[in-house]
Amino acid sequence: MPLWVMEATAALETKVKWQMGRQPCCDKQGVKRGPWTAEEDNKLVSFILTHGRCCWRAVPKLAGLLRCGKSCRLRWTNYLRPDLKRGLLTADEEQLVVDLHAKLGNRWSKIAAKLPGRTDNEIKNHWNTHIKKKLVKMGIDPATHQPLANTKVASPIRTTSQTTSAKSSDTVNHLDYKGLCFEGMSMPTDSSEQSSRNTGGHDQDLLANRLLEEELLVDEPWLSFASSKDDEFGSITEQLLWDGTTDWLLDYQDFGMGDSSLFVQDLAGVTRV
DNA sequence: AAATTATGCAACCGCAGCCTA
DNA sequence: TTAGGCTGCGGTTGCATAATT
Repeated sequence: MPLWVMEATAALETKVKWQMGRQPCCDKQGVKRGPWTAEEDNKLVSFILTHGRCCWRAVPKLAGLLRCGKSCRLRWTNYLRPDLKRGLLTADEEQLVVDLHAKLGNRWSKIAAKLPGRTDNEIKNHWNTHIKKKLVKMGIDPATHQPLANTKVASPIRTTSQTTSAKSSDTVNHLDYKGLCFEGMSMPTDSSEQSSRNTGGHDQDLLANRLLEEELLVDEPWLSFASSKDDEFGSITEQLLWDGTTDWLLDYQDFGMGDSSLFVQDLAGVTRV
């Protein structure tokens, strides 16, 4: 057998062995799926608060979880992070989401980055289940933010800002709905109220633009760790937060309740010291 | 009260982009 | 330069609960 064939064969065998020995990202066998239990949450939180975020792939093994790394990351990001806000989006947040969506489209992570304490998944779900319907009701196409064809808008609350947006040279013809009221929001008929609301909407638009123009400067590692690639968070939480138990978190979050913003604020204060 | 339908949310899947060797 | 691994993103699914018949 020619030497080159032997060498090629050996190289191939090595590669095959290596590939065979490589663990797939998510080994379907022996990996638990579905809803997380409190015990699993506890393990994950304990691990991350103790060691910080490292490579997600290693987390399940090190934390003693029968989950894939992806699942752990998702659980932490969307549910266990202590800086998460709980509850429905506020009217202001909704408006901001709509504004940002008009500019960014379905880039939920980008939108979420502008709403501290909210996750992309949460915003995406809220958009699909609530905001979309509201916009359709108003006669606005949620995809294009343009008036729906052959649709009579329930309340023609076009505003001055629409005129402004009409002049916009954006590739997306942005329909401004600052004057449109979401359900649960008051619908003033008085022109002065109308204009004041428009002003508020304009401010909101300015805010959205401002947020888009310059990245939100978040000095608090606690708020920025989610998008950070370093492990600053880990050491910080270890030093400042970890007291050997996750009871505080379990109690605090009550796994569905509680206002974590207060916590973040408190923590932010602590980290500034 | 039971069955059916609608709704909302948590979780999963597959892909793309970035990083590294 | 390129191939492989890892992470994050966006779309989709499935389940639990609420509402309706």
